[in-house]
Amino acid sequence: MADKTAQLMDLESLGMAAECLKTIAHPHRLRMIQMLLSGEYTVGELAEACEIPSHMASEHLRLMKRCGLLQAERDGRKTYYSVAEPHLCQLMNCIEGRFGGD
Amino acid sequence: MADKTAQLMDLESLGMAAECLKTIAHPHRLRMIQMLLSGEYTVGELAEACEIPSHMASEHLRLMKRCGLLQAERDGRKTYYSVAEPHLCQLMNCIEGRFGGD
DNA sequence: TTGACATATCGTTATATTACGACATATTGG
DNA sequence: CCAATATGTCGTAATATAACGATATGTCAA
Repeated sequence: MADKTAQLMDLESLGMAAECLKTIAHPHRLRMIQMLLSGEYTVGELAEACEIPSHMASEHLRLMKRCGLLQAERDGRKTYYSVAEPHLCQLMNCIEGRFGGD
Repeated sequence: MADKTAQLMDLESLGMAAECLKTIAHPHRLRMIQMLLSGEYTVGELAEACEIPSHMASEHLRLMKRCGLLQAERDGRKTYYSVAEPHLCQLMNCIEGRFGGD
Protein backbone atom coordinates (compact mmCIF):
# COMPACT_ATOMS: atom_id res chain seq x y z
CA MET A 1 0.00 0.00 0.00
CA ALA A 2 1.02 3.66 0.25
CA ASP A 3 0.82 4.21 -3.46
CA LYS A 4 3.38 6.86 -4.24
CA THR A 5 1.50 9.79 -5.84
CA ALA A 6 0.19 7.61 -8.62
CA GLN A 7 -2.54 10.11 -9.56
CA LEU A 8 -2.08 13.41 -11.34
CA MET A 9 -0.77 16.20 -9.16
CA ASP A 10 -2.97 19.27 -8.86
CA LEU A 11 -2.08 22.25 -11.01
CA GLU A 12 -1.08 24.32 -8.00
CA SER A 13 1.59 21.86 -6.94
CA LEU A 14 2.72 21.59 -10.54
CA GLY A 15 3.00 25.37 -10.59
CA MET A 16 5.35 25.31 -7.62
CA ALA A 17 7.36 22.52 -9.19
CA ALA A 18 7.54 24.51 -12.42
CA GLU A 19 8.79 27.59 -10.62
CA CYS A 20 11.47 25.55 -8.93
CA LEU A 21 12.54 23.90 -12.18
CA LYS A 22 12.63 27.25 -13.92
CA THR A 23 15.01 28.47 -11.26
CA ILE A 24 17.29 25.52 -11.80
CA ALA A 25 17.13 25.74 -15.58
CA HIS A 26 20.19 27.90 -16.18
CA PRO A 27 23.69 26.65 -17.03
CA HIS A 28 25.49 28.68 -14.36
CA ARG A 29 23.00 27.72 -11.71
CA LEU A 30 23.28 24.06 -12.66
CA ARG A 31 27.03 24.26 -12.29
CA MET A 32 26.68 25.89 -8.89
CA ILE A 33 24.31 23.16 -7.76
CA GLN A 34 26.63 20.48 -9.06
CA MET A 35 29.50 21.97 -7.06
CA LEU A 36 27.44 22.48 -3.94
CA LEU A 37 26.36 18.86 -3.93
CA SER A 38 29.94 18.04 -2.97
CA GLY A 39 30.28 20.67 -0.24
CA GLU A 40 30.10 24.33 0.70
CA TYR A 41 31.46 27.13 -1.48
CA THR A 42 31.65 30.90 -1.27
CA VAL A 43 30.04 33.27 -3.75
CA GLY A 44 33.46 34.07 -5.17
CA GLU A 45 34.43 30.46 -5.69
CA LEU A 46 31.14 29.71 -7.44
CA ALA A 47 31.47 32.83 -9.55
CA GLU A 48 34.95 31.88 -10.67
CA ALA A 49 33.86 28.36 -11.58
CA CYS A 50 31.09 29.84 -13.73
CA GLU A 51 33.32 32.53 -15.18
CA ILE A 52 30.97 35.33 -14.18
CA PRO A 53 31.35 38.39 -11.93
CA SER A 54 30.59 37.61 -8.34
CA HIS A 55 27.75 40.07 -8.09
CA MET A 56 25.94 38.05 -10.73
CA ALA A 57 26.68 34.82 -8.91
CA SER A 58 25.23 36.46 -5.84
CA GLU A 59 21.99 37.08 -7.68
CA HIS A 60 21.74 33.51 -8.97
CA LEU A 61 22.35 32.22 -5.47
CA ARG A 62 19.72 34.53 -4.04
CA LEU A 63 17.11 33.12 -6.42
CA MET A 64 17.97 29.53 -5.56
CA LYS A 65 17.92 30.35 -1.88
CA ARG A 66 14.57 32.10 -2.21
CA CYS A 67 12.85 28.94 -3.42
CA GLY A 68 14.44 26.79 -0.74
CA LEU A 69 17.05 25.02 -2.83
CA LEU A 70 20.08 26.51 -1.08
CA GLN A 71 20.97 28.00 2.26
CA ALA A 72 23.58 30.58 3.17
CA GLU A 73 25.82 31.01 6.16
CA ARG A 74 27.94 34.07 6.65
CA ASP A 75 31.47 33.83 8.01
CA GLY A 76 33.20 37.18 8.19
CA ARG A 77 33.05 38.81 4.80
CA LYS A 78 32.44 35.52 3.06
CA THR A 79 29.13 33.79 2.59
CA TYR A 80 29.10 30.04 2.29
CA TYR A 81 26.28 28.50 0.33
CA SER A 82 25.17 24.88 0.64
CA VAL A 83 22.36 22.63 -0.52
CA ALA A 84 19.15 22.89 1.50
CA GLU A 85 16.88 20.67 -0.60
CA PRO A 86 17.93 17.01 -0.48
CA HIS A 87 15.99 16.14 -3.65
CA LEU A 88 18.51 18.20 -5.61
CA CYS A 89 20.96 15.32 -5.51
CA GLN A 90 18.54 12.91 -7.13
CA LEU A 91 17.51 15.54 -9.65
CA MET A 92 21.11 16.25 -10.61
CA ASN A 93 21.66 12.53 -11.07
CA CYS A 94 18.86 12.52 -13.65
CA ILE A 95 20.44 15.44 -15.46
CA GLU A 96 23.91 13.90 -15.40
CA GLY A 97 22.46 10.62 -16.62
CA ARG A 98 20.86 12.37 -19.58
CA PHE A 99 23.39 15.06 -20.47
CA GLY A 100 26.60 14.02 -18.72
CA GLY A 101 27.92 11.52 -21.20
CA ASP A 102 26.97 13.07 -24.54
CA MET B 1 35.96 2.01 -12.41
CA ALA B 2 33.34 3.72 -14.58
CA ASP B 3 32.94 6.68 -12.28
CA LYS B 4 29.56 8.10 -13.11
CA THR B 5 30.16 11.70 -14.26
CA ALA B 6 31.71 12.64 -10.96
CA GLN B 7 33.38 15.78 -12.36
CA LEU B 8 31.68 19.02 -13.32
CA MET B 9 29.87 18.95 -16.60
CA ASP B 10 31.02 21.45 -19.20
CA LEU B 11 28.95 24.59 -19.60
CA GLU B 12 27.76 23.57 -23.04
CA SER B 13 26.16 20.38 -21.77
CA LEU B 14 24.71 22.31 -18.87
CA GLY B 15 23.26 24.74 -21.40
CA MET B 16 21.46 21.93 -23.17
CA ALA B 17 20.24 20.53 -19.87
CA ALA B 18 19.01 24.00 -18.90
CA GLU B 19 17.10 24.38 -22.15
CA CYS B 20 15.45 21.04 -21.59
CA LEU B 21 14.54 21.84 -18.00
CA LYS B 22 13.15 25.21 -19.05
CA THR B 23 10.89 23.43 -21.49
CA ILE B 24 9.59 21.15 -18.77
CA ALA B 25 9.18 23.95 -16.24
CA HIS B 26 5.56 24.81 -16.88
CA PRO B 27 2.55 23.50 -14.97
CA HIS B 28 0.57 22.41 -18.03
CA ARG B 29 3.56 20.75 -19.60
CA LEU B 30 4.32 18.92 -16.36
CA ARG B 31 0.77 17.62 -16.28
CA MET B 32 1.04 16.47 -19.89
CA ILE B 33 4.27 14.64 -19.13
CA GLN B 34 2.76 13.04 -16.07
CA MET B 35 -0.14 11.76 -18.14
CA LEU B 36 2.03 10.59 -21.01
CA LEU B 37 4.20 8.54 -18.65
CA SER B 38 1.21 6.24 -18.32
CA GLY B 39 0.39 5.98 -22.03
CA GLU B 40 -0.47 7.79 -25.24
CA TYR B 41 -2.90 10.68 -25.43
CA THR B 42 -4.22 12.95 -28.15
CA VAL B 43 -3.76 16.72 -28.21
CA GLY B 44 -7.42 17.16 -27.32
CA GLU B 45 -7.25 14.84 -24.33
CA LEU B 46 -4.17 16.57 -22.97
CA ALA B 47 -5.72 19.99 -23.57
CA GLU B 48 -8.85 19.02 -21.66
CA ALA B 49 -6.83 17.68 -18.73
CA CYS B 50 -4.96 20.99 -18.55
CA GLU B 51 -8.11 23.05 -19.10
CA ILE B 52 -6.64 24.94 -22.02
CA PRO B 53 -7.68 25.30 -25.68
CA SER B 54 -6.25 22.54 -27.83
CA HIS B 55 -4.30 24.89 -30.08
CA MET B 56 -2.31 25.92 -27.02
CA ALA B 57 -1.76 22.33 -26.01
CA SER B 58 -0.51 21.75 -29.52
CA GLU B 59 2.11 24.45 -29.04
CA HIS B 60 3.28 23.06 -25.70
CA LEU B 61 3.57 19.62 -27.25
CA ARG B 62 5.50 20.99 -30.19
CA LEU B 63 8.10 22.52 -27.86
CA MET B 64 8.52 19.30 -25.91
CA LYS B 65 8.79 17.32 -29.11
CA ARG B 66 11.33 19.73 -30.49
CA CYS B 67 13.80 19.03 -27.70
CA GLY B 68 13.32 15.29 -27.91
CA LEU B 69 11.15 14.75 -24.87
CA LEU B 70 8.06 13.57 -26.75
CA GLN B 71 7.19 11.98 -30.05
CA ALA B 72 4.05 12.23 -32.14
CA GLU B 73 2.20 9.76 -34.28
CA ARG B 74 -0.70 10.76 -36.45
CA ASP B 75 -3.75 8.54 -36.84
CA GLY B 76 -6.39 10.10 -39.06
CA ARG B 77 -7.21 13.55 -37.76
CA LYS B 78 -5.85 12.78 -34.34
CA THR B 79 -2.25 12.97 -33.23
CA TYR B 80 -1.11 10.73 -30.42
CA TYR B 81 1.78 11.96 -28.33
CA SER B 82 4.00 9.72 -26.21
CA VAL B 83 7.20 9.93 -24.20
CA ALA B 84 10.41 9.69 -26.22
CA GLU B 85 12.96 10.41 -23.50
CA PRO B 86 13.15 7.61 -20.92
CA HIS B 87 14.83 9.84 -18.33
CA LEU B 88 11.55 11.74 -18.01
CA CYS B 89 10.17 9.00 -15.79
CA GLN B 90 12.98 9.29 -13.30
CA LEU B 91 12.81 13.09 -13.43
CA MET B 92 9.09 13.07 -12.77
CA ASN B 93 9.69 10.78 -9.81
CA CYS B 94 11.98 13.43 -8.33
CA ILE B 95 9.34 16.09 -8.82
CA GLU B 96 6.58 13.95 -7.38
CA GLY B 97 8.81 13.10 -4.44
CA ARG B 98 9.39 16.76 -3.72
CA PHE B 99 6.04 18.35 -4.59
CA GLY B 100 3.58 15.46 -4.70
CA GLY B 101 2.82 15.10 -1.03
CA ASP B 102 2.77 18.71 0.20
C1' DT C 1 38.99 55.62 10.79
C1' DT C 2 40.57 54.27 6.36
C1' DG C 3 41.03 51.30 2.51
C1' DA C 4 40.49 46.93 0.51
C1' DC C 5 37.71 43.03 0.06
C1' DA C 6 33.36 40.07 -0.31
C1' DT C 7 28.79 40.13 -1.07
C1' DA C 8 24.35 42.24 -2.05
C1' DT C 9 21.06 45.35 -4.31
C1' DC C 10 19.27 48.70 -7.78
C1' DG C 11 18.02 50.54 -12.35
C1' DT C 12 17.99 49.82 -17.03
C1' DT C 13 18.08 47.61 -21.33
C1' DA C 14 17.89 43.55 -24.23
C1' DT C 15 15.88 39.30 -24.93
C1' DA C 16 12.69 35.38 -24.12
C1' DT C 17 8.40 33.47 -22.92
C1' DT C 18 3.37 33.25 -22.58
C1' DA C 19 -1.30 33.49 -23.77
C1' DC C 20 -4.53 34.20 -27.16
C1' DG C 21 -7.23 35.25 -31.23
C1' DA C 22 -7.10 34.60 -36.01
C1' DC C 23 -6.03 31.85 -39.54
C1' DA C 24 -4.14 27.64 -41.99
C1' DT C 25 -3.78 22.70 -42.87
C1' DA C 26 -5.27 17.99 -42.95
C1' DT C 27 -8.78 14.32 -42.51
C1' DT C 28 -13.25 12.25 -42.56
C1' DG C 29 -18.12 11.53 -43.83
C1' DG C 30 -21.93 12.76 -46.67
C1' DC D 1 -16.98 19.41 -53.17
C1' DC D 2 -18.59 20.89 -48.48
C1' DA D 3 -18.83 21.14 -43.64
C1' DA D 4 -17.21 19.54 -39.36
C1' DT D 5 -13.38 18.01 -36.65
C1' DA D 6 -8.54 17.86 -34.96
C1' DT D 7 -4.35 19.83 -35.03
C1' DG D 8 -0.89 23.21 -36.28
C1' DT D 9 0.98 27.98 -37.20
C1' DC D 10 1.26 33.09 -37.05
C1' DG D 11 1.21 37.83 -35.19
C1' DT D 12 1.19 40.42 -31.25
C1' DA D 13 0.77 42.32 -26.76
C1' DA D 14 1.72 41.47 -21.90
C1' DT D 15 4.89 39.72 -18.83
C1' DA D 16 9.15 37.59 -17.17
C1' DT D 17 13.98 36.86 -17.25
C1' DA D 18 19.00 37.94 -17.99
C1' DA D 19 22.99 40.64 -18.01
C1' DC D 20 25.46 44.45 -16.50
C1' DG D 21 27.25 48.76 -14.59
C1' DA D 22 26.75 51.47 -10.68
C1' DT D 23 26.23 51.65 -6.09
C1' DA D 24 25.46 50.01 -1.36
C1' DT D 25 26.36 47.16 2.72
C1' DG D 26 29.15 44.61 5.81
C1' DT D 27 33.81 42.97 7.49
C1' DC D 28 38.55 42.88 8.39
C1' DA D 29 43.29 44.59 9.10
C1' DA D 30 46.31 48.18 10.01
